[in-house]
Amino acid sequence: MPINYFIEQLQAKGVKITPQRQEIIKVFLESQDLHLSAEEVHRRITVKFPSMSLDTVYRNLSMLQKLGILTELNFGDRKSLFEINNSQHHHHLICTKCGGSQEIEFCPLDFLDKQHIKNFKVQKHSFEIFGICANCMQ
Amino acid sequence: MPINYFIEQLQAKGVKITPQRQEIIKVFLESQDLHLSAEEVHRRITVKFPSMSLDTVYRNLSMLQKLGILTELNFGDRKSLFEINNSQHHHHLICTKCGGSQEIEFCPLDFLDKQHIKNFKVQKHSFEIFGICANCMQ
DNA sequence: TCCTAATTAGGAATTATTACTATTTAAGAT
DNA sequence: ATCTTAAATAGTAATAATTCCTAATTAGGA
Ligand SMILES: [Mn+2]
Ligand SMILES: [Mn+2]
Ligand SMILES: [Zn+2]
Ligand SMILES: [Zn+2]
Repeated sequence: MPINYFIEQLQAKGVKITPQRQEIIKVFLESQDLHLSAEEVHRRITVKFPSMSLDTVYRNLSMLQKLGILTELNFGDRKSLFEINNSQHHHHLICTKCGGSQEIEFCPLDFLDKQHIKNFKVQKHSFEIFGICANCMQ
Repeated sequence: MPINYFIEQLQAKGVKITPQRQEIIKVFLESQDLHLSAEEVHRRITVKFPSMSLDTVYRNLSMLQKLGILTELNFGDRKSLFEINNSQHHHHLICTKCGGSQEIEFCPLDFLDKQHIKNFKVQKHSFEIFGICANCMQ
């Protein structure tokens, strides 16, 4: 997806198109399958735009997540990671040794008996598998 | 399970049976299906034993989790909750409005094609569904 | 009873995130 | 093209959860 696709989504929601917001989206579009913390997003942007505030990064990551443009991930350490909703819905294998992650195209919701979520309005879900990756096993 | 069951597990692992450790386990055995933060465990114990250190709670929750006696849960806010491995393995529905949780007896691993975890040694996993519970929907 | 490695209490430090506020700005109205 | 203003930002302070540090205590084996 080109950046304009996301900018149009922002316009449709009636939020302002600021240079800061565009930079944040660009960071995520720079490479595929990127899982970035707020700190890391900030670090990447300040290389070119040193005045970008960390608070602005947090505020926008949160907003982009609420709009469905980003997904927030929790890999067990206590900092959120974000990825852009650019490719197919997926989940992750996370190595507890090196911290690296691989994506798996399996979603529990496809196998969940709807009886389990009777009277519950599902908004989102998380599923991650933790263990030792091939590299760390030698 | 009586408390002795867990104390024997600690002995088998060669760790000391301190009063503090026993109090922590007792807190979790006081009621079923309890999901407690470190702070909450500490609060409950200091009613009777005011000298219990918060650091000791953290240190032991972490240790008990490594020994497989407790499970650590992350419900999206950034504080860990713990529950004792007393009943059947399960996952949770978490209400994003009231913060409450219900347990569901469905585990994604039972449906996961092992092809997805080839060359990956699984240690643990997380699966939670977030949404609005029956109460909060009116 | 003695010894010692393990554990603890209490407080300081760290880390991630959120709150605050004066200033700036995007974008619609004139 | 300028004006207007609600939304957004920068910079910094505050908060919350967790971890680290160190001197003192203690469980359990000798
Ligand atoms: Mn991913
Ligand atoms: Mn539970
Ligand atoms: Zn899914
Ligand atoms: Zn499971």
